[in-house]
Amino acid sequence: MSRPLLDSLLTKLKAASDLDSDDLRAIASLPIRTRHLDPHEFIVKEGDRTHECCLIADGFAFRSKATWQGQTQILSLHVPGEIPDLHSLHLELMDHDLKALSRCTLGFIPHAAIKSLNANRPRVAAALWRETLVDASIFREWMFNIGSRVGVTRMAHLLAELNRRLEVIGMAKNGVFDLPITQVELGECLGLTGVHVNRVLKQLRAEGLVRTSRSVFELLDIDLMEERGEFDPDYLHLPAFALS
Amino acid sequence: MSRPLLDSLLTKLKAASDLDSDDLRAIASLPIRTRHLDPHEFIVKEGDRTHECCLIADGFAFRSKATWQGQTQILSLHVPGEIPDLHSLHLELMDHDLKALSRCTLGFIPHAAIKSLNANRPRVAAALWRETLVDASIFREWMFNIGSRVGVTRMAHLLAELNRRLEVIGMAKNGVFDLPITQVELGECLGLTGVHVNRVLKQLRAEGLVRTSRSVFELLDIDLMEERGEFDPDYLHLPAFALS
DNA sequence: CGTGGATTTGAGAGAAATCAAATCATGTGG
DNA sequence: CCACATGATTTGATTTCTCTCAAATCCACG
Repeated sequence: MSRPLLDSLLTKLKAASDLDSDDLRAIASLPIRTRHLDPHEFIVKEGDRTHECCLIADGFAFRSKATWQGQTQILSLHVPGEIPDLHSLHLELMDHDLKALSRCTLGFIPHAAIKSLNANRPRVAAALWRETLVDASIFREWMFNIGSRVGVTRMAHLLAELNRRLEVIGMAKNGVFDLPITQVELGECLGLTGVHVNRVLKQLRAEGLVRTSRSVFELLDIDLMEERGEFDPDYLHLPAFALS
Repeated sequence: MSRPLLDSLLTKLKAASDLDSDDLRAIASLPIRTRHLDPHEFIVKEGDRTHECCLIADGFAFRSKATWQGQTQILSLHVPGEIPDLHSLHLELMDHDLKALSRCTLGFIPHAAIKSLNANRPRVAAALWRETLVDASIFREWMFNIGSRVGVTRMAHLLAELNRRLEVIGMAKNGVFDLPITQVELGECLGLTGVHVNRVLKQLRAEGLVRTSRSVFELLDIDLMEERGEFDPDYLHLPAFALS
């Protein structure tokens, strides 16, 4: 009766919000349909009206929008334990795309099930609401990052953020994490071109802050990298125990 | 027993979510403390832990962050009927500043009152949750705007958005609205310098799209301005009747 | 009528984009 | 196991967009 699909979500919710064992049990018994996706497969498209939310059990996903000329902006990166389209519960229309970044395993949960859970268990509703608020906080920080920092700093900030977020779920250790993302995609996160991302990474490498090989990133001095990116983890709203 | 302070909020919630008259009555009887603020007065500071939310009854407010070097990014502009710090209900720590843009009238509502309302009335909770989701959607669009469009387009997009948002609350008519914001502040919204904002506005004026005088903006051709800014209102998630 | 904030304009510097080509994998099929 | 095709990374040269610095003008207000 264990449901590994939901484990990462349960751990996270329990750490951030106060839920009793009935609440947790109720979440754990939500109906879930599992699906495997290939890199860059669409999960949901802009303009869609969905009737379920997707929980990332394994792998990475991202949200994005494209300009009329086809330039794309990545709005967020999502890691296991997150529900990147939780907002669809209350917003009818998708205002952006959601795609798999890497090969990944997703659990789809019907809106109806979550809604009835919310109606009966205000604490669960509050915990899920909180997740969407953390999301929004990260959007704000990304906007801030893109709007007011130069390329090198921007990249340092992103790497520092990813390191922290992956660390709390055990997917980064000592500044080392594996994220299958191309330089062009990094550019789409940061409002930079792929070419410029390359130069910016070269700069950070030259400063001795990072090593990259294939899809693994190795922050050689986490504190320095965070400093370089003017990174302050407050906006991630991590539970106290997860802070250095 | 009429409470004009809450009218704009009630109108908005009723239009977007389905609430019965008991729900509306319950909201209408929330305890509120009224306060008047001068332009640029702080409402809440980054790092604060608050115990109430603020409803804008009159005037404008904005949220912002500043880099370590003092560059500031405006994250959002808020108009009457909005609750710019509703997120504080579930996120302990403010991760940004909230300030008055113009002289304004605010209603402060204790967290405790909203929380008990949410616990007893799931529909009200959902309606408020939805408000924070629309907020997040606007953050995404701003990030997109800043990250992937050039200055002129970016400005056109912002003007088109403000026109729509003000129109639905009756504060813009035929493309004309009064917003007491400086060019430097517009720049802080868009990730541009004040000087560049001036040039970009000059360009839009030259294209015959806008006239400005003092704090009033006059969009001379709304459709063309929206086109110029690649503006599509979907992300505002306005109720159907508010769409052109 | 003077003062200070906001807007406007100019000139030059800097950051990032664009265009183009070379190099470096990685994975496939012979 | 090598040859080749494909996609990603790297580098160079040039252009474009935006910033910075500076000064002038405009305007509301006391």
